[in-house]
Amino acid sequence: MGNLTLPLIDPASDRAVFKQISDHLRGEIEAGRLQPGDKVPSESQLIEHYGVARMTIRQALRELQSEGLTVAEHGRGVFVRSRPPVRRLGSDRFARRHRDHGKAAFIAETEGIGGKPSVDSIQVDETQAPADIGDRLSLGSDARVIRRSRRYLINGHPVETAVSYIPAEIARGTQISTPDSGPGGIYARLEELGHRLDHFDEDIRARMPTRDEARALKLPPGVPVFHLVRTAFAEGGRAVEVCDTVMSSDAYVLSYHLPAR
Amino acid sequence: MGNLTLPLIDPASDRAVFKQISDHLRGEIEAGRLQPGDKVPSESQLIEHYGVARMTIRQALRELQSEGLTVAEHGRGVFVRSRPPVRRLGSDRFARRHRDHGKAAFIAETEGIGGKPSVDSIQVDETQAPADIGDRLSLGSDARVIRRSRRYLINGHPVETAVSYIPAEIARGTQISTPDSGPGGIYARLEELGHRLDHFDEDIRARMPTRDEARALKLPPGVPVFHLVRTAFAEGGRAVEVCDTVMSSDAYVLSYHLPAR
DNA sequence: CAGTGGTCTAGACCACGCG
DNA sequence: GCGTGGTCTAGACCACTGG
Repeated sequence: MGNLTLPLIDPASDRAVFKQISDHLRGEIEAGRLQPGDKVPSESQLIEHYGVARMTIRQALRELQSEGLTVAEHGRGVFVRSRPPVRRLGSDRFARRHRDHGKAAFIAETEGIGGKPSVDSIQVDETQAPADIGDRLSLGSDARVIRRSRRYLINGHPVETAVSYIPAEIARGTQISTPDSGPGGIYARLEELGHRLDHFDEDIRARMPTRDEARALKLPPGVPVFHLVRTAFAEGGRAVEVCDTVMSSDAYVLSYHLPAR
Repeated sequence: MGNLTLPLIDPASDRAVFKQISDHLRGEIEAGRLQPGDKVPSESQLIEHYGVARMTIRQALRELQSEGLTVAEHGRGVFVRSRPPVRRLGSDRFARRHRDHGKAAFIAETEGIGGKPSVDSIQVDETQAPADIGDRLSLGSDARVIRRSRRYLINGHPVETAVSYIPAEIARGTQISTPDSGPGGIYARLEELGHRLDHFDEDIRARMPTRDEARALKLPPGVPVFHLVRTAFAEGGRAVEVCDTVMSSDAYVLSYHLPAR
């Protein structure tokens, strides 16, 4: 089992056996004797080392997995999790000066950290606004919206899903309701349509993913998501877009600038 | 088992039995037939209903727990999780006009949502700056800092731990290095000392809690944390404080305002 | 006390990966 | 084919909660 320093179970301790085992393994990871990408000893090796039943070992391993420290790969083994490149979302990512350069925010930022950006499953349709979205857009209960759904990937690995809602009255028949929103993205199009943007509000939650989200982002167990809802306001105060995004928490650091005023 | 509509296992399906069971229960929760606070059928009831072994039921229940949908209470049962009151952290929470009113941000905001705020385990000491903190404060490697640790509670339930670091050179011998930082908190004291605050930078991550964090915040399994690191800058650009906080993700929505500039 | 969930055992068969 | 993890069974004893 390599250079690991795994003690034996202390039968006198009142700490559960599986917790003692997960403590040992967690200690090896935190001490760096098990590095990201390293293989954790197999179940059979641990069974032999500790002299316990298989389910006890599995419970210890599940503990580590639910803490986001390891991933199990069927037929290969259990590995210490290695983090993908982290994308930093800065407060100024929607500044007009970036938009004017013609690249959508995601592409520019991802190239900036040396990753290969891509976008897939772009779907655009017109639909009834969900209630919470309608509220944020200050629309009536029967309002129609253009809905743009897409998924963002870095180096082929999905990191974020996003759904934008724009009042149909604004976007219908424009490039916003076509899959390719053009240079600078939909914010550039909104400004061309005369909706000069003034500010954005972002609400951020963190939670465990639903089953669908875990599938769409290929999330291993133990990785939470950021759920970010951004509302874009035009000068004059009208809400012109709501963007509902779900991001893999280990692909992102969100970064904000607050004036002391 | 009440009004629940729990189907039987489909033996023809290739979906694992325990996943079929957790799908059923998840459906009852999402449909609202199991409301927050409701008791999920007991293991023995589920064993009888589905005719499977206990470990299979337990695996299904663990699935729901790791998704943050339920909590198990030893000797009582498994319950649908009910959310505590959510505290919204707004962009303007450190605006000077609030500080001038003399209430620290946490107290004022919590009373605003009808909760009873409290703070405990306040510890203050002087220590060597950890490397990452020293970097953020632009201090040398042997720099000393005043460290202020505390835990915030709403209605007696812990929601956040915070550790502030202030260069010792600034804070030594002032009220900042005493447990009670006085009206308006340490930001008010820093300004009185001539460090007029200009802006704050916040970095936000989400992840599963460590064991220590889960204990300090009494987090049930399946609840991630926000890890927020805020740096306070004085006019002139000097970093005068770093605050490292860990927040229960289901007690908070973070809210930010971004100018379109 | 009865009922609940928490831990643990000692097996079984299966599906996946890799050589 | 062999070793890996994934699922499942059928028991056991324990600790906690509540009447």
